[in-house]
Amino acid sequence: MIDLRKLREDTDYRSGIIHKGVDEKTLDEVLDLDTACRALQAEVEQLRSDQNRASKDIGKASPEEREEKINSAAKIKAELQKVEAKFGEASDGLREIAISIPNPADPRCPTGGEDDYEVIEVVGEQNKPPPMDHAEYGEHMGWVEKEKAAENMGSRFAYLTGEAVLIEFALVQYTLSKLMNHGFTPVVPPVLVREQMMLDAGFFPTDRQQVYELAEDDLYLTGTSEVALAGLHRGDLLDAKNLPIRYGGFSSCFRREAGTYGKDTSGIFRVHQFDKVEMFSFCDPLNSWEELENLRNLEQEILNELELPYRVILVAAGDLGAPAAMKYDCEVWLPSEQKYRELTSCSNYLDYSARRMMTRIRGEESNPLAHTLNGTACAIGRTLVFLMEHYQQDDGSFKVPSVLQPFCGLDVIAPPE
RNA sequence: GGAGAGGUGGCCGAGUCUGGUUGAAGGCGCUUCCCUGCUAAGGAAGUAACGGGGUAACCCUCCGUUCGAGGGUUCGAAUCCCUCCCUCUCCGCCA
Repeated sequence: MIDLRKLREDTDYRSGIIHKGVDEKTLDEVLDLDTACRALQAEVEQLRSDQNRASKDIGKASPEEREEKINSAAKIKAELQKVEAKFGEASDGLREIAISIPNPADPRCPTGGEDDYEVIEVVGEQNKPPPMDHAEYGEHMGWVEKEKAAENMGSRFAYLTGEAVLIEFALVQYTLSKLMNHGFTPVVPPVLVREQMMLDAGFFPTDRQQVYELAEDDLYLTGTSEVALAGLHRGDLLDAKNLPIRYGGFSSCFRREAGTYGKDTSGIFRVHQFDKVEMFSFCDPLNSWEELENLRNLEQEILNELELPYRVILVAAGDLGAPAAMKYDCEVWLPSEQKYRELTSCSNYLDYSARRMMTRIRGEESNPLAHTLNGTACAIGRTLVFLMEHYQQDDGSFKVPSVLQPFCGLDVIAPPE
């Protein structure tokens, strides 16, 4: 949720929203509604004040005066109800538009859309395609079973089998232990949340079509543990000395992938269900940009240790999604496609999500909203895709990345007979 | 799933039957001050959040809202009615 007051008073805030591609007319419409709302609010409050006074007076009145006083108070009430109805309508209208307005983009974000990113850093070589692409290799190793999955669950589902499962758990262990060393508390969060949680975390209404809904129970399957992690401090007044509070969430993630028909259909690059270790940080507003760099460094450290070639890009304003003010993507080189493909990302939401959740920090004179940030530590399924291309050997065997060896007790895996 | 109990300020806890200066007793905690060689004990005062307006601005001031959430009754609701959410106890079921 954006800050309406800032939208009214701060021109940079306004231009940050326009930077994201929102029509100026929409903003003016919001401001007009806001002005009308506040006028009505003043009117309502004045009448309520009159009513309160009149009621208190009745309490003290003698039995003889009572009836007359009640009659005059009833008149105030009738008037109040009329104005209240108008106010309610106006503020509902305002909320509906305001909630769909994205968080302003930071001025450092490049202008434009998906293709207008800025490359920040490039690490490693753009190597040649391996003998098999990840989809073929997954089949070759007996690690990915998609046919049966298609029969049982439909397209974009897969069974992960054999050593791939051990590597998955090694990745989880490796990432979680790294995160714990950096002050993150590990969490296994619920993956089903209420609608309100989706709204508060900043995913609804914008990404509604991307999530699975359990209509019967009014619950939604989360596409990332970020949603549930955000809720860990809903309504809390945090102590500044405990900040930042960092969580490392492990969970399965569910995405409908609506609108991606025909994209990335082979292998497990893009599936409806995958596991992920996610970083989440509740942060003092003064340090949130520093914390974003911290998250990015961790992501890069993991890629460096897995010895994957990648680049870091600064995502353009129009491609940020509603809640992020700034976002880095780490894109790993996918040799079979001769392209960089997104593996991890991290973003600073500033107070956008905290405002809806009312997560604040106890201060001397006021209690400012916290800032929230999140980043991918390890998207396991997709990491497997990159490992399968970068670590397959000429003889068809798989060399386990050295940082993972202690976590799975394997070094070289031969293909099945 | 069946039966019951309950959700009040940072925390504990009155008030709900019998609606009216109750934003809410009391206690704990916390802050400031006094006392004290230091600490403890003791004494005094203060101590909710959010929103809107006033003000050059505010630690200033006015108003409103909030006793799990949302509706209703009433001139007036923490108190009465309805719906929902959550917690606890007992029974049943279960990884």
